[in-house]
Amino acid sequence: MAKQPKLTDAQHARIARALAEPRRYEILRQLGAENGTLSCTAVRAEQKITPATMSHHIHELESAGLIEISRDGKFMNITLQREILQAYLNRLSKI
Amino acid sequence: MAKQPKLTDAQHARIARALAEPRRYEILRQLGAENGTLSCTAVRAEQKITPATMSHHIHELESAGLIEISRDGKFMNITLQREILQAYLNRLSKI
DNA sequence: GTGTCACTTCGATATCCATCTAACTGATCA
DNA sequence: TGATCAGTTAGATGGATATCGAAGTGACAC
Repeated sequence: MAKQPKLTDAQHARIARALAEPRRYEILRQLGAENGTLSCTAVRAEQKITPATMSHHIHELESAGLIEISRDGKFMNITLQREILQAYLNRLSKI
Repeated sequence: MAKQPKLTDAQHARIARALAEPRRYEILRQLGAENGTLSCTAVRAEQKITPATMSHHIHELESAGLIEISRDGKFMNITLQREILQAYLNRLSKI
C-alpha cells in the first residue's frame, strides 16, 4: 500500500469542498479515466465552460491537493493526486 | 461484504455537498463515535448552533441519505447510515 | 515583429446557502 | 389548563462562489 499523507482539518475541508462541485468531480473522473494525466485543453474539450471558469476550478482542485499542475510551453498538464484522494477517503471511512 | 446501494449521480452530488460543510461532517463524526445513533439534543450539546440551524443541517444530511431520523415523543433520534457513506466512498475510490 | 493560441486576472453578476430571530406545532408534565 | 421543552418553519441577512466577458501575459509559428 502506498504511503498516506496525513490530512489536517483544513486540508480535509478543502478537499470536501472541492469534491462538492459536480464539475470538479467530472474533471477528476476524466483524469482518472486517462491514467491520471490530461492537458487542460483536453479536459476543457469535454466540458462546456469558458477558460476563465476552467482556470478557477483547476485552482480549487490544486489548492485542495487533488491535482498537480505542470507546464509544457503554452500547455498545462494536470495530474490526479490519487494519494491525496485516498487519504481523504480513508479519513472519511473512519467516521 | 455488506450490500452496497447504487448511487445515482444526483444522490452522489447531494452526499458530496452534505459532506462539504464542516459542521455536518462533525455531526457525522459524533454519530460515528457513539455507535451510530444520538438524540438531536445530544448532538446539539456539542455544537454551538441554534435549533433552527441544527434542523437545517439534519435535513441536508437526511436528504443525502447519510442519516435516518426517528421520533420518540418530543425527541428525535438520528442514525448514521453507514452503507450510504460507504457507497459514496466506493464510488469516489473508482475515480 | 505579427498573429495566434493557452491560459490568467479582474471585475461584475447571480445564485446558493449557513446562520439567525421570531413565531409556531406538538409532546410532556405539573 | 398552563407551562415548558424539542424541534420546525418562515423570512431576512451576509458571505461564499460559480460563472462570464474582457483585457492581459507568455509561448510558439511564420
